[in-house]
Amino acid sequence: MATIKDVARAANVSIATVSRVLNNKSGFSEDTRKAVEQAIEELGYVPNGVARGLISKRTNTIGLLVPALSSMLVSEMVSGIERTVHEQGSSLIVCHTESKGKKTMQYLQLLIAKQVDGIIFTSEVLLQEYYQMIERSGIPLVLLSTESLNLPVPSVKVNDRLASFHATEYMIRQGHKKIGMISGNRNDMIAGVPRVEGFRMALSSHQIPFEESMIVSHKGFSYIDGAKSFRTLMTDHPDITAVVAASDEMALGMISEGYKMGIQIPEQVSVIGYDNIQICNVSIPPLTTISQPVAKMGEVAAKMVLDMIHGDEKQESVVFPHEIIERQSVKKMN
Amino acid sequence: MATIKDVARAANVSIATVSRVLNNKSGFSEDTRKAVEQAIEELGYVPNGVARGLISKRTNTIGLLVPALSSMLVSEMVSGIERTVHEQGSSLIVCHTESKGKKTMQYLQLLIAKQVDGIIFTSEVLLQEYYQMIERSGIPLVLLSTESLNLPVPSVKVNDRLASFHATEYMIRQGHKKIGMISGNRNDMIAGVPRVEGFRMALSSHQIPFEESMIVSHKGFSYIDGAKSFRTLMTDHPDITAVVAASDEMALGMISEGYKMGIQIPEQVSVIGYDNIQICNVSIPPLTTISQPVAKMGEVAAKMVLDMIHGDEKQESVVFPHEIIERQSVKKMN
DNA sequence: CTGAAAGCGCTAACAT
DNA sequence: ATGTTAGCGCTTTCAG
Repeated sequence: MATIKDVARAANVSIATVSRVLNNKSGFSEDTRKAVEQAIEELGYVPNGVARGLISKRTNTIGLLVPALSSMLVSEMVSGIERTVHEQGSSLIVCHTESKGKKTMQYLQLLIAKQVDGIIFTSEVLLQEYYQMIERSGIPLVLLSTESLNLPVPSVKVNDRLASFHATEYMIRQGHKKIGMISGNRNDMIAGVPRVEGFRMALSSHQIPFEESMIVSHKGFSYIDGAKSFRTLMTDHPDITAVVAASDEMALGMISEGYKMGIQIPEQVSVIGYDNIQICNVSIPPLTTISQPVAKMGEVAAKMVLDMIHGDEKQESVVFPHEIIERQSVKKMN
Repeated sequence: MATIKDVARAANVSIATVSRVLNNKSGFSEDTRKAVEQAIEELGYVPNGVARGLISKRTNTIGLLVPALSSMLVSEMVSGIERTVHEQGSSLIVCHTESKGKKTMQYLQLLIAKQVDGIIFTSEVLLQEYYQMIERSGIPLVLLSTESLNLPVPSVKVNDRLASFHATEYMIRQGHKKIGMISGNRNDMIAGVPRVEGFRMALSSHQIPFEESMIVSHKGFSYIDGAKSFRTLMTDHPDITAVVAASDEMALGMISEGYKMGIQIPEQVSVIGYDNIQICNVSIPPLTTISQPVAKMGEVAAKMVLDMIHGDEKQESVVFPHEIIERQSVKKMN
């Protein structure tokens, strides 16, 4: 692979001059520019970004940590981030933190070693341990779809508790009184706890009686979790007419399971999802859901790290508004 | 951020010695090791991979070029690649080539500048222009879900034409005689042309009459393309009893559109998809489809580049076997 | 067992 | 307008 030296030799100039035309710094005649550009062309020379990075302390790379949650949701989020990052001339290293144990620390170490300019940390609790490591490296950090109550890290997210509250209230407004929830992982501090809380608060603020067993949880937020949870829920509470699901995938799994159980949706049981992933439009029935503008959020998070990298250290956290997208999975009871 | 110098100073040794214990090269006493390790610990030192890369000519990074085709399919493929790459101690830079024009050349330039150790090129035709650029850089290249007839580049893929042939034959074996195809983008040399060819060959080898208008194509392979194509197809050929779809997403779109049009699937019209994305299991009805083991293919492609990087320049192309996954979207007619 | 010094490819003063 | 030189943080001879 050709280096700057080769170009310099071919163009009969010094490497400094080559560097100058490369970076468009002033200080060379039109003739030398041509000579250099021709040499570059002929040699197929591409500047070595690694060498540049060593000097400039910029790699034009940002690191992304995402759990392997719901593949569809994540992929929309990632695409928003990736697009934005590329538009700004950087690239993205994606790290899926599958088993949420040591893996994350390893990836952090990797990203720091790679000298990424910024890190976006998604959908998981930012442990003290993680924060210290990043803090120490001095790499700008943004939280996406998660937040830290005690650490000074800017975040981009929606208000999950409020969204879940609204979803439940929506069911109530449609006249439903027997409402269950399939809640994903209830111990998940990000997508679990707040959504369950919002659900309970909506019921109690409307004085709707409620039993603990009307919230069914499972390991995750996937189709299969939704399907299983729904079966459990309907076995224990066959009189339920509406279900609040903690994710669209769960809602879809529930619809599928309902189909197998001979339960018509929404005729017999209504359901509202969470996330507004693309497929909601074309599911049968189309899914009413809480819209979380993930692609947009990814974009904003990316812009935030980029801004921090460019010197705007202080970024305000932003809470995105959620929205109820009415489609056809909820039956009006009144 | 601490450098090797800081560590050396703190441990009262030279940077050469620090480097030695870092890389576990022999030539230091147990005492110095301890001193160095303690200094590293205290300073939170992480070796600078950029500086290392400059010397070693290895960045432990591989670049991936994927079109923003079908998000679900791609995400499964990417996850297979990413897992494998990480297992081998490298990381992945993902580049989605949206508008298939200049963008690809830009990304190539980017990846070369970043000195990636290898490149995986996915699902698109490898233009001469691309090849030359990569060839010149000397970076190992593997093709995934695509191939080059004239260029010496190893590839990982299934036989699309044969798979489509089998899908169509499967419909015929179930007793269908009026079979249409919704073909995605017919000009796509990778996922378009071969699948249409396989379809035609199956029909003609079973002497089933066929009209050009029974193949409906659109821009892409998405839900919406499937929905639109199906509507066109049924308008022109209301007597069709089976449809071969060029992707699962299209098949799903078709099912959805059928629902709106009052066409029961599979009672009135059967459908077979292509790709076996996760959602096929839980669609209504569950989708019979051609399984293309994308995650596995991604894994193998990743292993291939990694092997090439480690010196095994000559890699054999591999054709993965496809498989028909029988679910419930095809009705038996005989 | 350990240190000094060269150099990876490039940029940025500093000279001329 | 152009060349020379000193590093960026690290690995790797080569001395000792």
